[in-house]
Amino acid sequence: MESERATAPLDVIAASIRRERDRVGLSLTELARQAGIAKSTLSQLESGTGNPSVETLWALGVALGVPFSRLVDPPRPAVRVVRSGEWPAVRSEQAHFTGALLASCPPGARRDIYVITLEPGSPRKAEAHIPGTVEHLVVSTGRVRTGPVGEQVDLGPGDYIRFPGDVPHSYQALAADTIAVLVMEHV
Amino acid sequence: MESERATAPLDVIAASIRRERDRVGLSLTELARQAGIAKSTLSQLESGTGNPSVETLWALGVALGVPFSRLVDPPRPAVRVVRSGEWPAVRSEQAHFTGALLASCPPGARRDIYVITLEPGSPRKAEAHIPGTVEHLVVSTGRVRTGPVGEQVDLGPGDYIRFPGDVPHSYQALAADTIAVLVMEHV
DNA sequence: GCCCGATGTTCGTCAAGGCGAACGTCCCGA
DNA sequence: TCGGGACGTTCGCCTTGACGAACATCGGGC
Repeated sequence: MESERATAPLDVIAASIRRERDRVGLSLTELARQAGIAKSTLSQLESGTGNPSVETLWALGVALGVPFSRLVDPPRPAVRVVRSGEWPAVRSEQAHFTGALLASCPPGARRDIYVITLEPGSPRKAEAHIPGTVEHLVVSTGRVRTGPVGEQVDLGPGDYIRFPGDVPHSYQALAADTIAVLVMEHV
Repeated sequence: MESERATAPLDVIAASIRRERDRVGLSLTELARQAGIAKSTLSQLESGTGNPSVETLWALGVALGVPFSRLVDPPRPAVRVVRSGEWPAVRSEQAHFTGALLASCPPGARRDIYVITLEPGSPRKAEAHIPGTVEHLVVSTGRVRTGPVGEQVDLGPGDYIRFPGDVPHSYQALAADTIAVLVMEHV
C-alpha cells in the first residue's frame, strides 16, 4: 500500500549517488569498499532498486565527501544578471517597501554569506572551486566587473549576478570603495 | 566493524524527529498515522533505536512538512551585528581585495536571496515566520532600522545583522533609496 | 588467441527494519 | 470509583535490506 509518493526519493538518490560517484571518479567496487558496504547493495541502489537505510546512505555520503543532503535532491546552476531596478515580480507588501527574490535556495545547498571589498587594480583571479559551487553577488557600492572568464559583466549598486563557481572566474573593482555581498553556494 | 561513525546520524535524526514533531504539535500516534508508518516504528526512531529507511524518513518529512534534509542535522540562531569595517578575520588574499565570512551556512538550511528597497516611512512590521527562520541583512545604500521588536538596530552601508525571523520584527528605512540584501534562512 | 584483472550485475542466505496487536500509563468525565 | 480514550512503549511475526559469492562482460598484455 506504499505505491508511489509525491516524488520518488529513491530515483533521486539513485541518480545522486551515480552522479557523485562519477564526480569523484571512483568505481562502484571501490566506492563500496571505501564506504564499507557490499557492492551488490550499491549496485542496487544506483539502479533505483532498494530502499537504503540511513546508515548506508550516511556511509556513502562520508565516502563521497558530501554532506548527505546532497544525495537527496539535485542542483542546477546557470548565469544570470539582474540589474538594479529590473528586479522581477516586485512584491510590494506595503508602501515604502519592495523586495524581490533573486535566488531561491536549492534543496540541500549550503550558502555562506560574505561581504567583500575591492579596490581598483588588476582582476582577482579565482580558480574553479569544487563542482556544484555557485556564486551570488549583489553590489552595494562602487562598480565590479566579474563573472566566469570570458563572460565578465559590469555591475553597479543593486545589481545582482549569479554564475557557476566551478569554473575560473574573476573579480575586479572599477571604482574605489567597492563593497559587495557574496553568497557562496556549495550545494 | 561498523562501530561509531563520525557523528552518529541516528541520534541526530532521533532528536530532529522529536523536535519537529513537537514543533508541529502532533502526537506520536497522530504523526505515525499521517506519515503512514507504524507508531511502533516511530517510537523506536525517536528513542534512537533503529535505522530508518529512506522511504520511512521521507514519509516523515512529508508529514512534518520539512524538506528531509532538516531531519538530518540541526540549527541554532542568535542575534549578531557586524559593522562595516569591523568584519572579522579579514582574509586579504590579494591586494585590492578583502572579504569576510559573515555567516557560515548551517547544514540543511535553505537560504533564499532577496534584495529589498525601502523608503522612509512607518516601519514595516513583519510577523513571526515559521520557527527556525533566520534573517540576514547587509545594507547596500541608505540606512535601516531593523531587528526583533525591542531590539532594533540602526545600520548603514556595509553593516550586517542577523536575527531570528521566528519572532516579530520590523524594517524601517532611515534614508531615501535604501537598498539591502536580505538572505532568508529557512533551515 | 589466451589469460588475467577489473568492472558491474545477479543470486541465495541471514539479520534487521517495519508492522500490528497488546500492554501499561495518565487524564478526564460520568 | 469506575470507565473510556489518547498517549507512548513493548512484543512476535514477516517482509526486506544488506551481505558475500558466483556470475557475465570488457580491455589490455604476453
